[in-house]
Amino acid sequence: MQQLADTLKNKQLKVTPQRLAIYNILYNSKEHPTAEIIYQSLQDTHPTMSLATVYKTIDTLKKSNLIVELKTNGDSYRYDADISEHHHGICGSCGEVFDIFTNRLDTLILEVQKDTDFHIDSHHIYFKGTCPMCLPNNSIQH
Amino acid sequence: MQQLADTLKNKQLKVTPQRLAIYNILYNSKEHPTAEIIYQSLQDTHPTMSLATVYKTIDTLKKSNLIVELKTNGDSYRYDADISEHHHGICGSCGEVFDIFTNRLDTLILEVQKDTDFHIDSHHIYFKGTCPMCLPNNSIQH
DNA sequence: TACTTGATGATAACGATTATCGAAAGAAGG
DNA sequence: CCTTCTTTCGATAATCGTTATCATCAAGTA
Repeated sequence: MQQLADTLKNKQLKVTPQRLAIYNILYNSKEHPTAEIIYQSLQDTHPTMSLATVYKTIDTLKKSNLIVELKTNGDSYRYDADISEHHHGICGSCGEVFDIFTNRLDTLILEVQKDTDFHIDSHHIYFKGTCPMCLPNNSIQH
Repeated sequence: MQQLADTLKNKQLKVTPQRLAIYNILYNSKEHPTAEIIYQSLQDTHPTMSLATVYKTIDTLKKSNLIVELKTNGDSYRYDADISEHHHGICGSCGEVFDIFTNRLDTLILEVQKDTDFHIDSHHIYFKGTCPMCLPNNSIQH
């Protein structure tokens, strides 16, 4: 928690209880929660937390590159405080979002640059399919 | 136009003027338009076209895999009737969405499968950066 | 203590998409 | 051509995630 506070400070951000709580949830979760889920998770410990604060804090963290916004299948954005190079798999069965770590794409992205006039700064890669938990149940693939 | 009508028929879809008009716009456009833009484009030739019809037709075409939905930067989805294997670049300067054709990723996706328990059916790859038109103006990259 | 600035909380506003439902248009069979 | 049946269309209301507004609060400073 102190480590997270330091990270915020290093980004010139005021360390408020709300920011720390939201960043902490994102940092210690593999669920890639939505703003609404973060809000719900904080009801116990921070009952006065406003949903607007969640959105504003997310925006702040996003602009400081402490979290990444994921455009997945659902109606809402999801967020990820793991900013290391990795990709995401979206399970068509349960809807969960999973981290996919691979180094096979890293150098190749540079290669793709050779095929286009577009100047590439970053990339967002989503895989759709079935997660390991749902695979046994869903033998039928769409 | 007749070709598009046949494509709709082959997908067991009724060929209505509205569907043909919307599919035609998507098919003959490289702009990856939003529903609203499609609606605006049709005001001249189909003044009675309803925005709801645009959305419903998009949904129909989507379910028949005749178009692909793109989650880009803006507030709205964009759509692409080019269903061949290609990717998209989103220009951070002008906001346009560009096609990026490359075959460098094709086999690699299969390789990625080896690194994860997630069963991959499809992938969506977005590149963010600066388009050729904006590059000269924007020497400063974010 | 007063002043300044930025963050928070409550809520209204916004905007893209979806749902609803009566009317219109096709398709199928006489 | 006429029914009948089904699907699609158009107009509009409803939904819902996100943003904007604004008064209040908290932290830092003189």
